Amino acid sequence: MECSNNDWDLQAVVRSCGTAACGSDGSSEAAPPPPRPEEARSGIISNVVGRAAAAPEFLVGRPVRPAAALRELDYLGLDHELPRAPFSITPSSERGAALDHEVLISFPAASTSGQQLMQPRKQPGRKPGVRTPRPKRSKKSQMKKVVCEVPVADGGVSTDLWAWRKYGQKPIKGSPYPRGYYKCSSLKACMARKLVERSPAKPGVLVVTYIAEHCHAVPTMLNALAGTTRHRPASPDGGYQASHGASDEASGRREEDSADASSTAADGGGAETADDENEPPWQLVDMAMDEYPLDDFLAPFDDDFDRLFEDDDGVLERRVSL
DNA sequence: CGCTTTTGACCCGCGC
DNA sequence: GCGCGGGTCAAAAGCG
Repeated sequence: MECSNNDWDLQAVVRSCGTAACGSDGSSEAAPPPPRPEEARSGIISNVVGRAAAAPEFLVGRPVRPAAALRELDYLGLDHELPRAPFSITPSSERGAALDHEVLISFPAASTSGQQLMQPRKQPGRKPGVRTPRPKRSKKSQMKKVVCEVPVADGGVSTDLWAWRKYGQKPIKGSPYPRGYYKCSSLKACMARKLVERSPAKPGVLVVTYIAEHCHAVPTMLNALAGTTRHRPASPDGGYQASHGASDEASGRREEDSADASSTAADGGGAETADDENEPPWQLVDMAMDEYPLDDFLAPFDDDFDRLFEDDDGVLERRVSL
């Protein structure tokens, strides 16, 4: 594929979702033909590589869902064309987070615009009166959490090796933006989840919260393509609803070298050892790497890696080679 | 056919 | 104890 190195992630997503809906700003150009599997795949790999380099432990190595990612951008009113930005990680406590297990990964905010419109739809949902016993909700407060703030620009671009399936969306009080709920679709038993929403305070920032960890290895490949690339009818109103996906998360980080990488590693990783900006959460990646055969998985894409590393001044190389 | 998205209903934790 | 709000479920619909 001919995507420039610089835009490896964005393009991967954009190109692969050519038909996916229009830009948030209504600039839906002539919808390009759907990407061929190989194309999408290639883009996916690039993404994977880039992000894995700096993603928090359970963000590492997830399958990129190009189309989904783009849709998410749309839904959040993101501008897919903006450049990426570096991010930083800080203890959630510093921002008033209620959880000890929380880590905030923030990216410099980017400009943005967000408008969304809901569109009427049929009435799905549970039938009244039909109830199914639900397992006790595990203590939310004890769930491991990693909060990532991603600039819209970087935006949902990100994706990971895991396959996510949206299972809900809710308007959040105090926020004009809805929050999307995703869970790992690779394994039913997997408790990994992520919440994606736009920060009401900073419209240019997406807040992605990862909850729990995957209890399985990275899926071999995009296990399920059916339905994932479905084109939503561009809603005449600007269609937010038609795209509401969530940004596939913030995994999209690879320029972790952001100036203020004052991170703290995270939670589970328990790595507060990150005493300085030189010790960002990459050890988390380390952990993930131990847990999943990422190397094997990525082996076939060495070329992409190489290119990527060149672009990143070797930073990524260092990270990934961990 | 298998999977995702959409979205109203239901459930439950938490604050008052 | 009550109500609010967030989180999850699951039917329906759509796509490859």
